[in-house]
Amino acid sequence: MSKYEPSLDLCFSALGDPTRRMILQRLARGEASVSALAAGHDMALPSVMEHLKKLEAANLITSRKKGRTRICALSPEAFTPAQNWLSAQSAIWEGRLDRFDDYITTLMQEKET
Amino acid sequence: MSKYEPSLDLCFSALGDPTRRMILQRLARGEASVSALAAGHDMALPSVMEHLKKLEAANLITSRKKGRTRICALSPEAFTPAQNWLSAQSAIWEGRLDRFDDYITTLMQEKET
DNA sequence: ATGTTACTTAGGAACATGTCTAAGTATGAA
DNA sequence: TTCATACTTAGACATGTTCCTAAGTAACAT
Repeated sequence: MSKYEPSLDLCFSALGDPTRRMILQRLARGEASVSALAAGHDMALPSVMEHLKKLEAANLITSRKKGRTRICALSPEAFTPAQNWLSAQSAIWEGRLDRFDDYITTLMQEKET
Repeated sequence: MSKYEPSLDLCFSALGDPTRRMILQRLARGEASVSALAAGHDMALPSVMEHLKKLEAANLITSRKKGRTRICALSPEAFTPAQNWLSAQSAIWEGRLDRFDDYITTLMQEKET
């Protein structure tokens, strides 16, 4: 069974902030500079930088310096670990329902005999 | 395009803590009492309660009182909003790649003529 | 060489989070 | 009724988070 993955802490926590989700949404459409990302976020630039730092720490984005501007990009495989964790739990849950169905079936068969 | 959903703040933030993920993992296998959930978490009961409170606030679990014990259960549809958000972003990203492919194709065609 | 642009760093205020201990309250058992 | 169990509430405390302003630094543009 899935053991403790610290990377998921960073990933899910990063996703827990609306500003950061908006940034990711923007980056899903393509690369953008820090100031492009900051535009429309009624927030000081250093605050946006903090969010970018968290997203990068969570491996959700990458960034590179091009001259004096920093270009940010979504990590292609960004969401996979989170999606995998979620579907693993769903799978366990489904399994549980199946076992419940089996149990009911067994009860009904026992009643018939 | 998906607007701001405060429920995702609670959901993803709740998922960002390892103790809470472990609790969810446990509940995916079936209901459990508070003390059953607390067992094996080297943590005082009130601390576990706090985690349960967050999970319930995020609609990831439900709980009911049975005598003096509280039974917690995973919400069946627990992960859907989070999964939907993640796949929506992936979809946008895939779309972007398609458009990039189109762009490259266009460049190559232009070069041929 | 100088000014402007685009970040970056530093430091701090306000509030949220994760944990604890100690002291309840409600139920069940004897 | 009295004791044990299973939470529950209250309060404290250290840390973490999210924002800010002010003061850098590096790369262009002129």
